[in-house]
This record gives sequence, structure tokens and C-alpha cells, in this order.
Amino acid sequence: MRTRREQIEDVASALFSDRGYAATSMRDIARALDLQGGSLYAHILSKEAVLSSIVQQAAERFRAAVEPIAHGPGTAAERLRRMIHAHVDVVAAGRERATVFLFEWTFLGPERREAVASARDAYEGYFRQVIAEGMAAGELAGRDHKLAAAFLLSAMNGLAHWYRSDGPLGPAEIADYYADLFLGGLHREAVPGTGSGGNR
Amino acid sequence: MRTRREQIEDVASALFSDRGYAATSMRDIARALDLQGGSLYAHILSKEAVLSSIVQQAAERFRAAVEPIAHGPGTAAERLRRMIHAHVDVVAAGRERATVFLFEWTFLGPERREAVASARDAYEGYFRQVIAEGMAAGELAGRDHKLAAAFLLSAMNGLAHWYRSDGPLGPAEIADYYADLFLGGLHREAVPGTGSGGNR
DNA sequence: CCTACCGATCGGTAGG
DNA sequence: CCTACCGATCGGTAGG
Repeated sequence: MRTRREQIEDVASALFSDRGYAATSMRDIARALDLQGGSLYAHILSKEAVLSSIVQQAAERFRAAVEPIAHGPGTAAERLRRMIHAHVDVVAAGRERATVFLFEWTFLGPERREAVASARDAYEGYFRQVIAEGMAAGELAGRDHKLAAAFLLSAMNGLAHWYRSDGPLGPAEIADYYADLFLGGLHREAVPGTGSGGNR
Repeated sequence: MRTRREQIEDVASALFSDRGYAATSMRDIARALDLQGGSLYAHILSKEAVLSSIVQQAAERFRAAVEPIAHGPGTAAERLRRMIHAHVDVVAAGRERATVFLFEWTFLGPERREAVASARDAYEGYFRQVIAEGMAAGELAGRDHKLAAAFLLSAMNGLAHWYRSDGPLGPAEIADYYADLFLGGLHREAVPGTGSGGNR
């Protein structure tokens, strides 16, 4: 059974991701749950606390999915392909919450905002590090590991804007193709990673 | 001499891109111009009209920069590289206005919103078309021209979130690297496009 | 969880 | 372009 707090966060995630945090009122959230506006405050502290909870949970989900792969075994290309799959899977498993984490975290107050900024930097760091390792080992081509990581993360995060679970492409297909596109551009040899035939 | 309307749109672009449309009040805009809130309405019709003007101008700037290249001469890879440069240049020339166009257009009312959605689809279509042409001609590899275009546009649009004109990388460097990353992944041969040595 | 309410702020207007 | 104002809505609270 979902708790009322979870229900509130689910509704808030849907509304925040659809119209944005600032354009969503507490009464909008209450209405979707057949409640009066003030009744929400029996379960939450504030609007910002709801945003913070959603953002922190999503941040942890992304980290838990990607960090072990970055620090695990395999070539840089293999790990990057698995990291891309992991990231896309988190988006696909909860598009709304992922969107709130990726695009609405800036509405947090100063302290929480800075904490999330640090978490985001650390997350980007996993990608930078694996890319840098691959370049240092001569396994990956490319001049700038930081810019390559920004390129990849931007490309993947765009997904949160348009992914639909009832769409024609599943997360595995999307992730495989994104990995082909990214690794094909970085890789020296013709067929990169561990995909189902590489970059045809 | 910039007109008052241009000044209002410049200030609004900066605030909308920084905090978002919904979180920016007309009094915020007025304060930045040393005006009273109500005085703005001597120059504008409504808050939404300001947003609409910014969005429509930026949409036209992107279209004017990219469309002629898409429909012009050259191989698909050559055109894509030039389109990437053109797109990055528009972002670099007016990051705030580009950000408002890319991320705040959803706050427009229904009619204007739909018009912008169409313009965005047409713009994405230029990239899809050139990618599809390259694939049909056997010049570019890759399975899905639509997904490849979404990948590229997402990667480029992320730029609007972090580009700074006083940063270490200029638009030409960023665009060249982005083109290397994207074309390297699509291209069959080792060295793509017309860049300064391709994907090292 | 509801009713009823608080002060603050919102986009926008009248009249000068 | 300012002063003064409008009705509506905001996040949040008191008291039950």
C-alpha cells in the first residue's frame, strides 16, 4: 500500500514535470488527490520539502544505478555502455521523478540546492572518469573528456522530455542506440563495446 | 539605440532563463529596469506576449541559420557539421533568448504553444532529413534517423544550460567537437566531415 | 482531513 | 511612466 506521502509525491512529480514546480500550486496537488489544499500539510512540511524529497530520491536512484558500474570491471567502452543502459533505465522506470530531478531541482532553497548541485557534479564525474580512463589507456579517442561527458549526459537527459513507456522504443533499444552513437564517435576501431553488432 | 521593448525583452530573457517564466514576476522585470510594475504595460500587452515575442524571434533565428544549410549543397556529413556550427552559434550569440525558446515555450497559451510546437517539429525535421539522406545514400551508418536527430538536438540544447561566453571554450571549438562526436558515431569511414582532422 | 482564514504577492488597469 | 488600486490566487496555519 502506498502511503499518503508517496501518493502526494507521485502526483507532485507528475505535475512538477508537466508544468514545472513554480506553476504548480499546492491546491493543484490536493485536487488530484480529492483533498482540500490545507489538508496536505497533515502529511508534509512544505512545498519545497516535497520537491526536495522527490529530487533526493531520484538522485540516489541514478547514483546507485551508475556508480557501481563506473567503479566496476570492464573496459571503458563496456562500462560506458552499461552506464548508459543504467541511466536510461532509471529515466524509463520513473520519467516524472527523473524529470523533476533533472530540471526542477533549481527551485530548491539555497542549502538544498547546493547539496543537489554537488550530487550532480559527482554523478557527472562518474562519466568523466570512465571516459578519461579510456582516453588515457588509448582505448578511446577524443580530445576532451569533460566536454564528451557533457555531450553524453545532455543527450541522455533529453530523453526525460519525450520518453513514453507506451512508445515504439523500449529503454534497452534506446540505450543501445545511444551507446552506439556515443561510442562509435569515440572509439578507434569500427565496432565498439558489447552491443548486438555495434554501430551498423 | 535599443527600444524600451527590446530592453524589456532582454531583461525578461535573462530572468526567464535563470529562474523560469512562472517564477519571474512582472515586478522583477520592472525592478531590473528601475520602473514600477504597472509601467511595463505602456510598452507591452501582457506577460505572455513578452514570452511569445522572445520565443518567436529565437525560433526564427535558429531556422534562418540552419534551414539554408540543410537544403544547400554538400554531403550529408558536411551539411550536418555546418548545421551543428550554426545551431551552436545561435546559442552562443544569445544564450538567454535561446534558453527561453528551448525550455520556457511550454508556458505559452494553447494557440501560440501549438504554433511553436510546429516550428520545433519543422526544425527537428531539417536534422532528420539530412541524416536520412546520408543513410539512404550509404554515406552515414546508423539505424534510426529520428532517434539520431533527437540524440543530437538534445546534446546541443544542453549547451544552453551551461554555455558562458567567458568560458574556456568558444562556440567553434564546441561545435567542432560535437560534430566529431556525432559524425564519428554515424560515419562509416574513419575521418568524418570537413573538420580540422576529424575525430582524433 | 475539513472549514475558515492569514498576509503576501500575482498580472493587470484607471486615471493622470 | 507613476500612484493607487482591483480581484484572484498563492503557501501555509488555527482549531476542531
